[in-house]
Amino acid sequence: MSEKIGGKIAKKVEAAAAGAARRGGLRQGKVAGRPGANARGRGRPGGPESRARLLEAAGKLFARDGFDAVSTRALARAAGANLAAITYHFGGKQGLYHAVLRQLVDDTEPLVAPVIERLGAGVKAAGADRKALAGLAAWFIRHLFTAILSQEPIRWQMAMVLREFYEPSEEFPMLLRERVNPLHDAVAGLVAAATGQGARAPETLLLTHAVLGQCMMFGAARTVVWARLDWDGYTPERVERIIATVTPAVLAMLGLPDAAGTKTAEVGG
Amino acid sequence: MSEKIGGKIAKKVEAAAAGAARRGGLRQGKVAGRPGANARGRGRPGGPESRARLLEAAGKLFARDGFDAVSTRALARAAGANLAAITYHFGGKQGLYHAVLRQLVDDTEPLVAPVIERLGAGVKAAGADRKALAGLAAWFIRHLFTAILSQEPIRWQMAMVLREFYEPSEEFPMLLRERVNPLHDAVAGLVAAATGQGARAPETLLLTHAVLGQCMMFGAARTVVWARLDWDGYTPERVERIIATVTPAVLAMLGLPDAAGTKTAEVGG
DNA sequence: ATATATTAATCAAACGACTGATTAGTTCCT
DNA sequence: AGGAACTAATCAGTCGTTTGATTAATATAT
Repeated sequence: MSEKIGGKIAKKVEAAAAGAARRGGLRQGKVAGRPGANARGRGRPGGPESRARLLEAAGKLFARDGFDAVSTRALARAAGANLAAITYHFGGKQGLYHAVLRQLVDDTEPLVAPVIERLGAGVKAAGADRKALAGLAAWFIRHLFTAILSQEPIRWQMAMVLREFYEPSEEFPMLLRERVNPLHDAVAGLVAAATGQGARAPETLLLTHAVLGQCMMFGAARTVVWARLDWDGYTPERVERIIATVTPAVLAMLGLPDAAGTKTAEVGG
Repeated sequence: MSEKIGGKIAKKVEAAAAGAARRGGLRQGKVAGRPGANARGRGRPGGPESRARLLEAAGKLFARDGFDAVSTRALARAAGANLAAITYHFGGKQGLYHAVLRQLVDDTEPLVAPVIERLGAGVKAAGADRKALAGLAAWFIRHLFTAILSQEPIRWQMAMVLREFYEPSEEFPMLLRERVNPLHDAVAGLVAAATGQGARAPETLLLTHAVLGQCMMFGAARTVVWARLDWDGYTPERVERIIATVTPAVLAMLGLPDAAGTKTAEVGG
């Protein structure tokens, strides 16, 4: 009944790793019988090959199963890399996890920066025009939902961040400093403009968390959403339905006029 | 592609099943007549002693660290029980996890049932009185926050449930059926009464999820809340502050009048 | 009431499989 | 040559589980 080789990770991961794993080998068997079933498995192919593959595979596995549930062997297999490559490139499993989060932050920079900038500029440009503020908020919510529920690469990244929120590791402070705080500050600016309170006031920060939190929960507790609505997953139409429901709610929370007429496109530049 | 709801735990929980595989013998010299420092640690003390302690310790450990991160040895040590007691009482680690969730559901029954009842009765009693609906909503939100952020025993239980939402195990359907659905239905009734839509309408269910989700996020992402507000934890005063901020926001979401005057006490009967 | 058998609960010790990490060695490029 | 990238094999330790023995409470027979 040891039907659980990999526990939850029992899924095969793409081929990659050549099947030529012949055992009983020899240490220095020189050429041996097989100079290399896989032509490019050995030696120096020319660049950090397995490093990049490890980073990519590790991101998805860590996001899906968590740090402890993923073994170094599963990581290496999924990446089509050798076990020792983890230590070689990252200093160990922990280092690989760190590198994944580090690259997550770097990769999402070009996506988050424009949003932050647009929020800041939009708030300033809106001034006392609450219709404009509403349009800005609606645009942001649509952007957020599309990113965390639909956009392919961001999905597992968001899962990883949520996991860090829930179960902070050593990397949490870095994540907070570089990703969470800037975005949170930007949204807090919008909230403050809407409510008339200070951008650093506790009420503003709490309301900001409430707004962001309710959106993120559609990702974090997606299983519940699917079960309640009898969905088998998110589709563009369903995400659109969520946006249509949540946007007016958030606008009401912020005391902004419903942006039904204010289409999201005409905000900012 | 099934998103693998039942992912990680896949095994039958069956105790006993003697293998009859005679393994290397051993010796264990009874030696001492040492009845053990623990006078009543041996034999049959009269009832399931370590069973109860294991359940209690396992709940907190599983909630805090997750299934994979907790070893059976850590569980036994925390409970002051022997390693074999896990297999004996629960059939294994998975069985213990199952039992923890099972008891969680049973233990929270007397807490959740009155809330559901009161929500149902309150909605019916309120009728078209939107002030009464607002008071009911405010009462529920206060109740929810107090429970998930302050009340001692519920804290780790909520953490456990959130973990199941995020990373469903085999027990997820049971949890959904027995705890989530009834509560969600009750709140959806309130939302439906407030918005005028059907209690089973997708918009109602989504809005219900948004309301509950934003509250839960103050528990799930508490580390972020604390970091943003420079808090070192939740205190009654701080929870009060959250309630004071979120309640008007939720009322606005539902299009209900602010219950500033309507104190929470005068709801229901 | 006493002796005996059964059952429930606990224990120390071990099992095999798996864990993350390390080593020694090979190949290729400069 | 020198080093970068890679590899198979191996290490010491931990994992969840199983084992046979031990102890106490109970049930039954005398």
